[in-house]
Amino acid sequence: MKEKVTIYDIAKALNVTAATVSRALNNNPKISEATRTLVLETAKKMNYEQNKFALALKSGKSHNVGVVVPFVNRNFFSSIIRGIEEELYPKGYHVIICQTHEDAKKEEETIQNLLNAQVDGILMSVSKHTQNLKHFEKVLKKNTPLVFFDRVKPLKGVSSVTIDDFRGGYEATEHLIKSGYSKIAHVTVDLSLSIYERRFEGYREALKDYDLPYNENYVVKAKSDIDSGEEAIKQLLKLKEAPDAVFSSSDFAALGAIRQLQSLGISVPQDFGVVGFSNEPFTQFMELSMSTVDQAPVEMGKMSAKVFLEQIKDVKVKVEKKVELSPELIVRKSSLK
Amino acid sequence: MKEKVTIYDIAKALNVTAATVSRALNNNPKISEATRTLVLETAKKMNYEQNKFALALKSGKSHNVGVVVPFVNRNFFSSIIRGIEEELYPKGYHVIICQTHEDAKKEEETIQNLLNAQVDGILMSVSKHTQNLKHFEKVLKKNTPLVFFDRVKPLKGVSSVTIDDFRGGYEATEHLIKSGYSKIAHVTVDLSLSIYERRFEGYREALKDYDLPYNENYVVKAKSDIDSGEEAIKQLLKLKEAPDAVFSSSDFAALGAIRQLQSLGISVPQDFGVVGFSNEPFTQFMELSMSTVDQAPVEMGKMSAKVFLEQIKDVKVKVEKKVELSPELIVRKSSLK
DNA sequence: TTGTATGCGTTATCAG
DNA sequence: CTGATAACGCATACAA
Repeated sequence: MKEKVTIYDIAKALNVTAATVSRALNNNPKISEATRTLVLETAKKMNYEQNKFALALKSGKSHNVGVVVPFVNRNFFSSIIRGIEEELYPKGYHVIICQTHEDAKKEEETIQNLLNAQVDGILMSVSKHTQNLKHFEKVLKKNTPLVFFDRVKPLKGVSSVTIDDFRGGYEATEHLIKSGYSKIAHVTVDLSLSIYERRFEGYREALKDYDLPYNENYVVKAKSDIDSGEEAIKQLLKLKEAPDAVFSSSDFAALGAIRQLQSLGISVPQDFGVVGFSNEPFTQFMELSMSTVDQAPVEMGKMSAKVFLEQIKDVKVKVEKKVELSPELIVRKSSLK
Repeated sequence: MKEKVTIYDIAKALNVTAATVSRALNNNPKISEATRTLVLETAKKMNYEQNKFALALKSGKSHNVGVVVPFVNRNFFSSIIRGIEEELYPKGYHVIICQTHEDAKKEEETIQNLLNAQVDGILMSVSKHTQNLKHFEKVLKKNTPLVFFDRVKPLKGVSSVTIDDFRGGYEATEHLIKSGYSKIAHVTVDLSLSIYERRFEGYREALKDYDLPYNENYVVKAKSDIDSGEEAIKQLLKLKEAPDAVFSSSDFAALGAIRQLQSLGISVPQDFGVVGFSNEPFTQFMELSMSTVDQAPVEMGKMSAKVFLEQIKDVKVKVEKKVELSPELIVRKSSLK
């Protein structure tokens, strides 16, 4: 049994040259139907498999795309990856996964690495701490398609896929207002990331549209975890005029808020409404299920992949496509009096 | 600016041959320290990057490993992937992700694809519906290291990393017994997968060791989802002598069970104890937090990667390593009277 | 220590 | 329509 069968082997078997075999295999028009079928048959018979490296070496295309996220085992990101994979796999692309651990240094290193591995494109969500954008310029200089999803940096020539975070924030807040809450606070995460900034803006706009006063003290910065949400709610309840609802840019912080409220005997949703953001799986599994905003991550992944595929079609034409998907407010128990 | 700088470019700049440059870059001993440093310097200066494809074509090694799982956006699997990635990335390997959607056909296709892409190894958890094992033999015949994690098939020459599911089942059941429950049922998932089979065996062994009768009617087959868990508990409660506790091989089914019990006015854990399996994130976020068995997925991923790395060291020596990690029983509210 | 020559498997160009 | 040959970028056996 041969270790590897190449086009030479099959050429030899057929008394033709490797070039002919290659042509037959690639549906090159300059070949007779007879030899084509003959080649195809014997190729199958001999278990021929194309060597991707030779092809890649020749063409410069690897048919690999790099996907860079902070962590793969976060539902939001793994769902995006799922979407990307499902879209790209049928087109013959493989998805190479890298994690940054929210570390800007590691992000740079990873990008360099992916470039080095000659991926055909990079799809990514930037790390929370990324300030310097030099490594992205390297990508662009190399003409490697770059697509940002969700966490975006402003960069010429880079396409992006996001959800309308403004609308998400607006609708979440509006929903609380319509549910009868009137003193609505906001727990934000990291305003240096535009996603959180825009959710905050949506919150303010909704207040304005419904003639509710905007109160600076009602806006608290937290981290995206339970403890931080507990802290935030404590701080809010200390205010002279405490709020009666909160829109949190993070589901985890919202969970912390609910727990803290309940432990203080404040009942949700009767006395206090809560809406989170992200539609993390746990939000629907809680007994007091949590209202939240769904970001359609699988869809976002698929769309990112599609944008990449478009971009790769005409490498000459530099498209800078900005796709904005719609968020979906999901009303559950935590915000219905 | 040059598009791509090769060892030829840097050779020309230094008036040496490409071979010399190659040697310098690869720390080949047969070269003078002087030229080596010179080459290294100018290489850096010229922004030289090794072409992986040329290397791969020459060596036959891609420095890519394929990871195949049913779905990437399931916490258990994405956590394993995280572990694999963290272990392999520093060694210069990239992780290529593929999903089977629990489809045996797609699994075969994926394996073939990965083989075709000449990955240096395949790490995977088999699909629920995989019966035919021919595609794995192809992998072995090609001498590509194959490592199974969690969901394993019996196959000569294949290493595997699992947790001690027997012990997990045993300890979960034992814990229920010690908590004062005596009529303990079991919700299983798919006994054709050895992981579920072994959890079931652990359950029976625990009953035996504590002199509790084994009752066939107490064992119900369900799917790994909430609805199915609800159905299972309904069935169990119809029995003449209904159980007072259940060990479920699935967290999701366990959640369904708890919901059903609560909606029937049976209070958990006072009247009925529940232990799940997997330590899905939601189990700790529920108000009535759920006892479960942690499978240490990140650790499992890391271990799988390590086994692969060992295997790749001596490709001549065919090791068949079976690593079994310890599960950890996590006691929460749902099983403490 | 360095240079020369060759092969890895394909595809593309140019003749025939 | 098909054959011969070069080229992709690198590593290595062999020669010097």
